[in-house]
Amino acid sequence: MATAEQLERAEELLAGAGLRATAQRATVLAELAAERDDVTAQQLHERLRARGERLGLATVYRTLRLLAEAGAVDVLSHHAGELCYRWCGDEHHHHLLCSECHRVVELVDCELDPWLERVSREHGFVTTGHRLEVSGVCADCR
Amino acid sequence: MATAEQLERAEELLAGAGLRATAQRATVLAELAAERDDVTAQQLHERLRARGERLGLATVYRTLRLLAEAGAVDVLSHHAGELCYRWCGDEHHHHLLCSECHRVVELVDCELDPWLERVSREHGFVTTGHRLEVSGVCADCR
DNA sequence: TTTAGTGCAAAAGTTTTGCATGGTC
DNA sequence: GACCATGCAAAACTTTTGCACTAAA
Repeated sequence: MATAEQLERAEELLAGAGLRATAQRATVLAELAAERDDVTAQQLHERLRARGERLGLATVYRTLRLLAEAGAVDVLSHHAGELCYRWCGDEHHHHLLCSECHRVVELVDCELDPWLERVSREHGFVTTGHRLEVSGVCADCR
Repeated sequence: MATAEQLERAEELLAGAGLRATAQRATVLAELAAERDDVTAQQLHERLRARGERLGLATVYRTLRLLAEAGAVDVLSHHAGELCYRWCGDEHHHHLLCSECHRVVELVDCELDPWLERVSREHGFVTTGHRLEVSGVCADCR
Protein backbone atom coordinates (compact mmCIF):
# COMPACT_ATOMS: atom_id res chain seq x y z
CA MET A 1 0.00 0.00 0.00
CA ALA A 2 1.58 3.26 -1.04
CA THR A 3 0.85 6.62 0.36
CA ALA A 4 0.37 9.80 -1.59
CA GLU A 5 3.77 10.95 -0.40
CA GLN A 6 5.35 7.84 -1.79
CA LEU A 7 3.80 8.38 -5.20
CA GLU A 8 4.94 11.96 -5.13
CA ARG A 9 8.42 10.87 -4.17
CA ALA A 10 8.53 8.43 -7.05
CA GLU A 11 7.65 11.17 -9.48
CA GLU A 12 10.33 13.34 -7.98
CA LEU A 13 12.76 10.50 -8.39
CA LEU A 14 11.92 10.26 -12.05
CA ALA A 15 12.12 13.98 -12.56
CA GLY A 16 15.38 14.15 -10.67
CA ALA A 17 16.87 11.55 -12.97
CA GLY A 18 15.94 13.60 -16.01
CA LEU A 19 13.04 11.29 -16.86
CA ARG A 20 9.76 12.53 -18.20
CA ALA A 21 6.44 12.21 -16.45
CA THR A 22 4.38 10.33 -18.99
CA ALA A 23 0.91 8.87 -18.71
CA GLN A 24 2.24 5.32 -19.01
CA ARG A 25 4.70 5.74 -16.19
CA ALA A 26 2.02 7.17 -13.96
CA THR A 27 -0.19 4.20 -14.78
CA VAL A 28 2.47 1.66 -13.93
CA LEU A 29 3.39 3.56 -10.80
CA ALA A 30 -0.18 3.71 -9.59
CA GLU A 31 -0.88 0.06 -10.27
CA LEU A 32 2.30 -0.99 -8.53
CA ALA A 33 1.50 1.24 -5.60
CA ALA A 34 -1.97 -0.23 -5.24
CA GLU A 35 -0.62 -3.77 -5.14
CA ARG A 36 0.18 -5.11 -1.73
CA ASP A 37 2.14 -8.10 -2.95
CA ASP A 38 4.78 -8.57 -5.56
CA VAL A 39 3.99 -8.77 -9.26
CA THR A 40 5.82 -9.62 -12.43
CA ALA A 41 6.03 -7.26 -15.35
CA GLN A 42 3.79 -9.59 -17.30
CA GLN A 43 1.11 -9.66 -14.62
CA LEU A 44 1.14 -5.91 -14.33
CA HIS A 45 0.83 -5.50 -18.07
CA GLU A 46 -1.98 -8.02 -18.32
CA ARG A 47 -3.98 -6.30 -15.60
CA LEU A 48 -3.63 -2.90 -17.13
CA ARG A 49 -4.58 -4.18 -20.55
CA ALA A 50 -7.59 -6.00 -19.13
CA ARG A 51 -8.70 -2.73 -17.63
CA GLY A 52 -8.49 -0.99 -20.95
CA GLU A 53 -5.21 0.81 -20.51
CA ARG A 54 -3.30 0.84 -23.73
CA LEU A 55 0.39 0.39 -23.12
CA GLY A 56 3.00 -2.00 -24.43
CA LEU A 57 4.72 -4.75 -22.53
CA ALA A 58 8.09 -3.27 -23.37
CA THR A 59 7.05 -0.02 -21.73
CA VAL A 60 6.15 -1.87 -18.55
CA TYR A 61 9.54 -3.53 -18.54
CA ARG A 62 11.32 -0.27 -19.24
CA THR A 63 9.42 1.58 -16.55
CA LEU A 64 9.98 -1.08 -13.93
CA ARG A 65 13.65 -1.15 -14.72
CA LEU A 66 13.93 2.60 -14.39
CA LEU A 67 12.04 2.56 -11.12
CA ALA A 68 14.25 -0.21 -9.81
CA GLU A 69 17.40 1.67 -10.82
CA ALA A 70 16.06 4.78 -9.18
CA GLY A 71 15.44 2.77 -6.04
CA ALA A 72 11.69 3.25 -6.01
CA VAL A 73 10.87 -0.44 -6.30
CA ASP A 74 12.49 -3.62 -5.10
CA VAL A 75 13.25 -6.51 -7.39
CA LEU A 76 12.67 -9.96 -5.96
CA SER A 77 13.68 -13.15 -7.68
CA HIS A 78 12.20 -15.95 -5.68
CA HIS A 79 10.48 -17.63 -8.60
CA ALA A 80 13.22 -18.94 -10.81
CA GLY A 81 13.19 -17.45 -14.25
CA GLU A 82 11.13 -14.39 -13.65
CA LEU A 83 11.47 -11.22 -11.70
CA CYS A 84 8.95 -9.80 -9.30
CA TYR A 85 8.63 -6.15 -8.55
CA ARG A 86 7.30 -4.51 -5.48
CA TRP A 87 6.77 -1.00 -4.35
CA CYS A 88 8.93 -0.27 -1.34
CA GLY A 89 9.62 2.28 1.25
CA ASP A 90 12.95 3.97 1.68
CA GLU A 91 14.22 2.29 4.78
CA HIS A 92 16.18 -0.86 4.85
CA HIS A 93 13.85 -3.80 5.36
CA HIS A 94 13.21 -7.43 4.55
CA HIS A 95 10.36 -9.55 3.36
CA LEU A 96 8.30 -12.22 4.94
CA LEU A 97 6.62 -14.19 2.18
CA CYS A 98 3.66 -16.51 2.38
CA SER A 99 4.48 -19.49 0.22
CA GLU A 100 0.80 -20.23 -0.33
CA CYS A 101 -0.73 -16.94 -1.34
CA HIS A 102 2.28 -14.77 -2.15
CA ARG A 103 1.42 -12.30 0.51
CA VAL A 104 4.31 -10.05 1.51
CA VAL A 105 4.97 -8.48 4.89
CA GLU A 106 7.75 -6.01 5.40
CA LEU A 107 10.09 -6.49 8.31
CA VAL A 108 11.52 -3.13 9.13
CA ASP A 109 13.36 -3.79 12.34
CA CYS A 110 16.47 -5.46 11.01
CA GLU A 111 18.86 -6.56 13.70
CA LEU A 112 21.45 -8.19 11.54
CA ASP A 113 24.08 -5.54 11.09
CA PRO A 114 26.23 -6.11 14.15
CA TRP A 115 26.45 -9.84 13.49
CA LEU A 116 27.12 -9.34 9.79
CA GLU A 117 29.79 -6.76 10.47
CA ARG A 118 31.60 -9.19 12.67
CA VAL A 119 31.47 -12.32 10.52
CA SER A 120 32.27 -10.39 7.36
CA ARG A 121 35.34 -8.91 8.92
CA GLU A 122 36.42 -12.37 9.95
CA HIS A 123 36.44 -13.31 6.26
CA GLY A 124 38.14 -10.15 5.11
CA PHE A 125 35.01 -8.73 3.54
CA VAL A 126 33.56 -5.27 3.74
CA THR A 127 29.80 -5.63 3.51
CA THR A 128 27.87 -3.39 1.18
CA GLY A 129 24.42 -4.77 1.81
CA HIS A 130 22.34 -7.79 2.55
CA ARG A 131 19.04 -9.31 1.63
CA LEU A 132 16.92 -11.58 3.71
CA GLU A 133 13.90 -13.47 2.49
CA VAL A 134 11.85 -15.31 5.03
CA SER A 135 9.30 -17.79 3.82
CA GLY A 136 6.41 -19.09 5.80
CA VAL A 137 2.69 -19.55 5.85
CA CYS A 138 0.42 -16.70 6.83
CA ALA A 139 -2.49 -16.85 9.22
CA ASP A 140 -5.10 -17.03 6.45
CA CYS A 141 -3.46 -19.97 4.73
CA ARG A 142 -3.20 -22.17 7.76
CA MET B 1 35.77 -27.05 -2.49
CA ALA B 2 34.13 -30.40 -2.05
CA THR B 3 35.51 -33.29 -0.14
CA ALA B 4 35.51 -36.89 -1.25
CA GLU B 5 32.81 -37.58 1.28
CA GLN B 6 30.63 -34.93 -0.23
CA LEU B 7 30.97 -36.42 -3.69
CA GLU B 8 30.16 -39.80 -2.31
CA ARG B 9 27.16 -38.43 -0.53
CA ALA B 10 25.89 -36.84 -3.72
CA GLU B 11 26.10 -40.17 -5.51
CA GLU B 12 24.25 -41.78 -2.66
CA LEU B 13 21.63 -39.09 -2.92
CA LEU B 14 21.13 -39.84 -6.58
CA ALA B 15 21.05 -43.57 -6.01
CA GLY B 16 18.63 -43.19 -3.15
CA ALA B 17 16.28 -41.24 -5.40
CA GLY B 18 16.28 -44.03 -7.96
CA LEU B 19 18.57 -42.13 -10.28
CA ARG B 20 21.31 -43.76 -12.30
CA ALA B 21 24.97 -43.02 -11.96
CA THR B 22 25.90 -41.94 -15.44
CA ALA B 23 29.14 -40.57 -16.79
CA GLN B 24 27.54 -37.20 -17.53
CA ARG B 25 26.24 -36.78 -14.03
CA ALA B 26 29.60 -37.65 -12.57
CA THR B 27 31.20 -35.06 -14.85
CA VAL B 28 28.83 -32.33 -13.80
CA LEU B 29 29.15 -33.30 -10.17
CA ALA B 30 32.93 -33.22 -10.29
CA GLU B 31 33.09 -29.90 -12.07
CA LEU B 32 30.66 -28.33 -9.68
CA ALA B 33 32.54 -29.74 -6.73
CA ALA B 34 35.82 -28.34 -7.99
CA GLU B 35 34.35 -24.88 -8.36
CA ARG B 36 34.67 -22.69 -5.34
CA ASP B 37 32.23 -20.07 -6.51
CA ASP B 38 28.85 -20.22 -8.10
CA VAL B 39 28.30 -20.99 -11.76
CA THR B 40 25.43 -20.95 -14.20
CA ALA B 41 24.39 -23.99 -16.16
CA GLN B 42 25.68 -22.34 -19.30
CA GLN B 43 29.09 -21.62 -17.83
CA LEU B 44 29.42 -25.15 -16.59
CA HIS B 45 28.46 -26.55 -19.96
CA GLU B 46 30.83 -24.27 -21.80
CA ARG B 47 33.74 -25.25 -19.60
CA LEU B 48 33.13 -28.94 -19.99
CA ARG B 49 32.77 -28.66 -23.73
CA ALA B 50 35.94 -26.60 -23.96
CA ARG B 51 37.72 -29.38 -22.15
CA GLY B 52 36.51 -31.94 -24.62
CA GLU B 53 33.69 -33.48 -22.63
CA ARG B 54 30.81 -34.31 -24.87
CA LEU B 55 27.54 -33.62 -23.13
CA GLY B 56 24.49 -31.58 -24.02
CA LEU B 57 23.36 -28.38 -22.42
CA ALA B 58 20.01 -29.95 -21.64
CA THR B 59 21.76 -32.65 -19.65
CA VAL B 60 23.57 -30.03 -17.59
CA TYR B 61 20.27 -28.34 -16.84
CA ARG B 62 18.59 -31.63 -16.01
CA THR B 63 21.42 -32.74 -13.77
CA LEU B 64 21.60 -29.46 -11.90
CA ARG B 65 17.89 -29.50 -11.37
CA LEU B 66 18.00 -33.02 -9.98
CA LEU B 67 20.87 -32.15 -7.70
CA ALA B 68 19.06 -29.09 -6.48
CA GLU B 69 15.89 -31.05 -5.81
CA ALA B 70 17.91 -33.67 -4.00
CA GLY B 71 19.44 -30.91 -1.91
CA ALA B 72 23.00 -31.49 -3.05
CA VAL B 73 23.42 -28.04 -4.54
CA ASP B 74 22.10 -24.61 -3.72
CA VAL B 75 20.45 -22.41 -6.26
CA LEU B 76 21.29 -18.72 -6.05
CA SER B 77 19.52 -16.05 -8.01
CA HIS B 78 21.47 -12.89 -7.45
CA HIS B 79 21.99 -12.09 -11.11
CA ALA B 80 18.59 -11.24 -12.38
CA GLY B 81 17.40 -13.55 -15.09
CA GLU B 82 19.71 -16.46 -14.59
CA LEU B 83 20.29 -19.05 -11.94
CA CYS B 84 23.59 -19.87 -10.32
CA TYR B 85 24.39 -23.21 -8.83
CA ARG B 86 26.78 -24.02 -6.07
CA TRP B 87 27.91 -27.12 -4.31
CA CYS B 88 26.94 -26.93 -0.67
CA GLY B 89 27.19 -28.67 2.61
CA ASP B 90 24.26 -30.07 4.49
CA GLU B 91 23.87 -27.63 7.31
CA HIS B 92 21.83 -24.51 7.19
CA HIS B 93 24.02 -21.65 6.10
CA HIS B 94 24.15 -18.39 4.21
CA HIS B 95 26.33 -16.77 1.61
CA LEU B 96 28.69 -13.88 1.65
CA LEU B 97 29.26 -12.80 -1.93
CA CYS B 98 31.97 -10.62 -3.37
CA SER B 99 30.30 -8.34 -5.84
CA GLU B 100 33.55 -7.90 -7.78
CA CYS B 101 34.85 -11.40 -8.32
CA HIS B 102 31.87 -13.62 -7.46
CA ARG B 103 33.68 -15.27 -4.68
CA VAL B 104 31.41 -17.04 -2.21
CA VAL B 105 31.98 -17.62 1.48
CA GLU B 106 29.67 -19.75 3.53
CA LEU B 107 28.40 -18.41 6.81
CA VAL B 108 27.47 -21.36 8.94
CA ASP B 109 26.79 -19.75 12.27
CA CYS B 110 23.33 -18.39 11.64
CA GLU B 111 21.90 -16.50 14.57
CA LEU B 112 18.66 -15.40 13.03
CA ASP B 113 16.15 -17.93 14.21
CA PRO B 114 15.11 -16.45 17.55
CA TRP B 115 14.53 -13.05 16.02
CA LEU B 116 12.67 -14.48 13.03
CA GLU B 117 10.50 -16.62 15.23
CA ARG B 118 9.43 -13.60 17.15
CA VAL B 119 8.69 -11.18 14.32
CA SER B 120 6.95 -13.86 12.27
CA ARG B 121 4.64 -14.68 15.10
CA GLU B 122 3.83 -11.02 15.43
CA HIS B 123 2.55 -11.11 11.85
CA GLY B 124 0.67 -14.38 12.21
CA PHE B 125 3.16 -16.33 10.15
CA VAL B 126 4.74 -19.68 10.80
CA THR B 127 8.20 -19.60 9.24
CA THR B 128 9.34 -22.47 7.10
CA GLY B 129 12.76 -21.16 6.18
CA HIS B 130 14.84 -18.17 5.36
CA ARG B 131 17.58 -17.15 3.03
CA LEU B 132 20.17 -14.48 3.56
CA GLU B 133 22.51 -13.15 0.94
CA VAL B 134 25.19 -10.76 2.06
CA SER B 135 27.06 -8.80 -0.56
CA GLY B 136 30.36 -7.13 -0.05
CA VAL B 137 33.86 -6.79 -1.37
CA CYS B 138 36.47 -9.39 -0.49
CA ALA B 139 40.00 -8.71 0.66
CA ASP B 140 41.54 -9.42 -2.76
CA CYS B 141 39.28 -6.99 -4.56
CA ARG B 142 39.92 -4.03 -2.32
C1' DT C 1 15.53 -56.60 -21.52
C1' DT C 2 13.44 -53.16 -19.34
C1' DT C 3 13.73 -48.53 -18.05
C1' DA C 4 15.99 -44.33 -17.42
C1' DG C 5 19.20 -40.89 -19.43
C1' DT C 6 21.18 -38.37 -23.35
C1' DG C 7 21.57 -35.45 -27.41
C1' DC C 8 19.74 -32.64 -30.56
C1' DA C 9 16.57 -29.48 -32.12
C1' DA C 10 12.47 -27.23 -31.44
C1' DA C 11 9.60 -24.87 -28.27
C1' DA C 12 8.35 -22.03 -24.48
C1' DG C 13 9.05 -18.20 -21.69
C1' DT C 14 10.92 -13.82 -20.15
C1' DT C 15 13.27 -9.70 -21.16
C1' DT C 16 15.64 -6.55 -24.42
C1' DT C 17 16.25 -3.88 -28.60
C1' DG C 18 15.59 -1.44 -33.24
C1' DC C 19 13.09 1.75 -35.39
C1' DA C 20 9.39 4.66 -36.90
C1' DT C 21 5.93 7.42 -34.58
C1' DG C 22 4.00 10.35 -31.01
C1' DG C 23 4.28 13.17 -26.77
C1' DT C 24 7.06 16.17 -23.34
C1' DC C 25 9.74 19.75 -22.20
C1' DG D 1 11.78 22.04 -32.35
C1' DA D 2 14.73 18.90 -29.94
C1' DC D 3 14.67 14.88 -27.71
C1' DC D 4 12.79 11.39 -24.90
C1' DA D 5 9.25 7.72 -24.62
C1' DT D 6 6.19 4.48 -26.75
C1' DG D 7 4.48 0.63 -29.53
C1' DC D 8 5.17 -3.05 -32.21
C1' DA D 9 7.74 -6.75 -33.84
C1' DA D 10 11.86 -9.06 -34.00
C1' DA D 11 15.70 -10.65 -31.49
C1' DA D 12 18.31 -12.39 -27.64
C1' DC D 13 18.49 -15.40 -23.79
C1' DT D 14 17.67 -18.84 -20.50
C1' DT D 15 15.40 -22.99 -19.60
C1' DT D 16 12.29 -26.87 -20.84
C1' DT D 17 10.49 -30.55 -23.68
C1' DG D 18 9.70 -34.16 -27.45
C1' DC D 19 11.61 -37.90 -29.44
C1' DA D 20 14.70 -41.23 -31.35
C1' DC D 21 18.76 -43.43 -29.61
C1' DT D 22 22.05 -45.12 -26.12
C1' DA D 23 23.35 -47.00 -21.88
C1' DA D 24 22.61 -48.49 -17.06
C1' DA D 25 20.41 -51.88 -14.07
